[in-house]
Amino acid sequence: MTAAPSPRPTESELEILQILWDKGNCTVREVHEILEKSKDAGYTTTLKLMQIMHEKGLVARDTSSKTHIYRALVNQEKTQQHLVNKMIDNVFNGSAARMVMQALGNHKASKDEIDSIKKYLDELSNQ
Amino acid sequence: MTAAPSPRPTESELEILQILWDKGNCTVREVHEILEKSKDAGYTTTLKLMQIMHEKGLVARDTSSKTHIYRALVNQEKTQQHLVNKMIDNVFNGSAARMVMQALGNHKASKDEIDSIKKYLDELSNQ
DNA sequence: ATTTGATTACGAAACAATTCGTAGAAGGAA
DNA sequence: TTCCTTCTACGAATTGTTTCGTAATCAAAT
Repeated sequence: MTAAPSPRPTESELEILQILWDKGNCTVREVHEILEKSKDAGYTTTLKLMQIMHEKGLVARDTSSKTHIYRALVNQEKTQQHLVNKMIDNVFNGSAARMVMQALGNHKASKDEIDSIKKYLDELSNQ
Repeated sequence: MTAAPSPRPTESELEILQILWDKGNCTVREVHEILEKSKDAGYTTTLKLMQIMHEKGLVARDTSSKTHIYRALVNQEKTQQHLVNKMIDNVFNGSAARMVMQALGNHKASKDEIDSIKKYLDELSNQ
């Protein structure tokens, strides 16, 4: 039994994972074209990153044809969980509540979102 | 007019900022002794980090006596805000609500905390 | 005055993340 | 086949972060 890959992607790796989580299977070029919209980097940079991610076990790839196809190997929710917990410890001294309030207090969340969070909290309380 | 220091502390710098935010004024030794409890690094490492933070404008220091006294220059809430927003974008595709639910869904928050969040959300909605 | 202990300053090593140039392989078009 | 484009592989440069050894300075104690 091999250990599960520990979800510690770097920032650049995270950008790529976002795309893979969203799209499923992707070629390097597909990922790169999306990345280019928000970022300014060369194609071989994206390629190299994805190759490193493969070495680390963050992604799998199908090399049966010339153009390789990549997909995420790490779980989106687990990765998010891990990063959020780290931030709660690192930045908010372990207080999830303080982080939540900070996150919501800055008009990032719409009224609809706030309502859905309230509903969610009610369900949490009733358990 | 000089630009405000942009709040982009590294992880190690954040550990030190936490202490400074909590304690106010500190010597390197004080910071180091607290750091040692959770981390394993030499005194000169802590010193060097704090010197770099000074160069970056993250902290101020009083050098009038031999033992320098440091204090945080960046604002705690602004820094938290900045990091949380970055995480929302980077990790949760811009959805604050998804991050909040992820943060609360994993037993990090106690019942009391959840209640206080609900109260907070009610205030937000009533504006 | 000398020693001792604590402090800062400095530089360099070790490591990690990011970027990209270049070369070579593969495949399709002419 | 030859040419052109696209792709992967590889290695190296660059930059940023973390770590710590060593030397110099200072002050207090002897």
